[in-house]
Amino acid sequence: MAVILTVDVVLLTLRGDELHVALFKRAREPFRGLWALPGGFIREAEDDSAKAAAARVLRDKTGLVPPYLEEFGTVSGPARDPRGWSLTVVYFALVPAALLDGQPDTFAVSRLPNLPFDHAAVIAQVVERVRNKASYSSLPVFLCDPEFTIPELHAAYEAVQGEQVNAANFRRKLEEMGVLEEIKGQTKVSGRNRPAQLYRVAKPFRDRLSVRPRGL
Amino acid sequence: MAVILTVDVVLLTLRGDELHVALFKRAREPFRGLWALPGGFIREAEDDSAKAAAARVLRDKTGLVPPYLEEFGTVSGPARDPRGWSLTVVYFALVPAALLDGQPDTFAVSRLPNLPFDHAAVIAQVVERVRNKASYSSLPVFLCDPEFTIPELHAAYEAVQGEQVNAANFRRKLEEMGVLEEIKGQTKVSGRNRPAQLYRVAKPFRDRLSVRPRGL
DNA sequence: CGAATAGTGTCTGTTAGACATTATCGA
DNA sequence: TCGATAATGTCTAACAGACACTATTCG
Repeated sequence: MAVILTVDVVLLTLRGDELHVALFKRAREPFRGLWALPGGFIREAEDDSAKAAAARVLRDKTGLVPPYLEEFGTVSGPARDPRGWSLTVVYFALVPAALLDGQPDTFAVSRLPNLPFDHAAVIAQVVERVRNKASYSSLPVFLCDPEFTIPELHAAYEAVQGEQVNAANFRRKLEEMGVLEEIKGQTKVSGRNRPAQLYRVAKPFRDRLSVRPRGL
Repeated sequence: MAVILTVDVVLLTLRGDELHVALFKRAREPFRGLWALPGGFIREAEDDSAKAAAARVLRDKTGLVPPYLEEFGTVSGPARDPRGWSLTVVYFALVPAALLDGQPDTFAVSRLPNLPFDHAAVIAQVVERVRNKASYSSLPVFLCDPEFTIPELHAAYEAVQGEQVNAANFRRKLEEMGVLEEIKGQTKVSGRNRPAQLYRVAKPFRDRLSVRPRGL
């Protein structure tokens, strides 16, 4: 019997101030009816790569092309799938909550339902990776809308890290990095206070993840 | 037809002051006779995971159990293997040159022969990853013997990085990290000069890669 | 004007990195 | 004692992080 070869996607987004993961009710056996990561078999006829398969799965289930999709790694073994020896390539995607618009059900990563296979462990590892990577890169911008304020981005960082980050230093650091581009004249109100300047990611950094040499 | 599922291993070691990769002449088609990365199919009956398959491949071809073996990622697609749609899980291993003892043929990563599949690109990416990772972790200790001097480790760092690192600061940094354990009374001569103190990796860090918060 | 959040300026302890100096060996 | 490399000590500029302060909006 051949190895079962699949891709799974950990789709992360921000709701409130906590990281959420998108889960879907399984339509088929095994584990029909359980919440699980979106995933599926690689289709040789359609997919040009495992990553393309992950993008297709996501498109089919959510209708969106994720702005950020990265391979996490593989999980494999004889016992993780009741159907036999399996290998799954795990991807993670980061999307602004606005893009999802309530389509898939999402769960706070700290309060997950019972999950089949090794999905719980996979999610935990992906979250840890994202946390680590966020601390030395501008990864969390992918959790924000294309146009965002610094306080919004700051909140995204804190949500990902799970700890507070000094707002003043955060702002200064960003400016030094030069990844942000001010949208002149555009501000965003959020209550009865001073509105915040809108920014976007500067051209040279679009689609390219800026990784800083060190520190936060 | 099913997807071709294999593992490949980029085995890196230090010869002289340059990173070398182990290559083997392919015994079978396709590309019989060409130098290529060691690799092979996953055997469902034998292997408990893809990583176990990589370790088995390495053991069969070199007789050694690599002290450091890490997943790099996957490469996949319809065109990279003439036999059909394929997915390869790539691993990289770091071993001290003394362990190899001339068994496999090794090539400086900057002067590789013609390679089949996408092996050339894979090696280039792995080397880049190792370089990056070395700069914020103690990865290069796996390129040294179990007992080593600080100058030896320093040379390993410089070889991996491809650039000079100040020896005095390197030493101080290591001591701050506390990953090294002095082997009291043991020194190693290397010419007509002051012998160097021998060290090993301290117990709490054995098998565990120390990743520093930042800097070199 | 007051409440609230956006944004700026300043200070300080830490540290990476440069460099000078001392130590210890073989020949 | 000389040549060479190991190991230690010192200085400085850069910077992360803490925190005080100013700016701008709404109600």
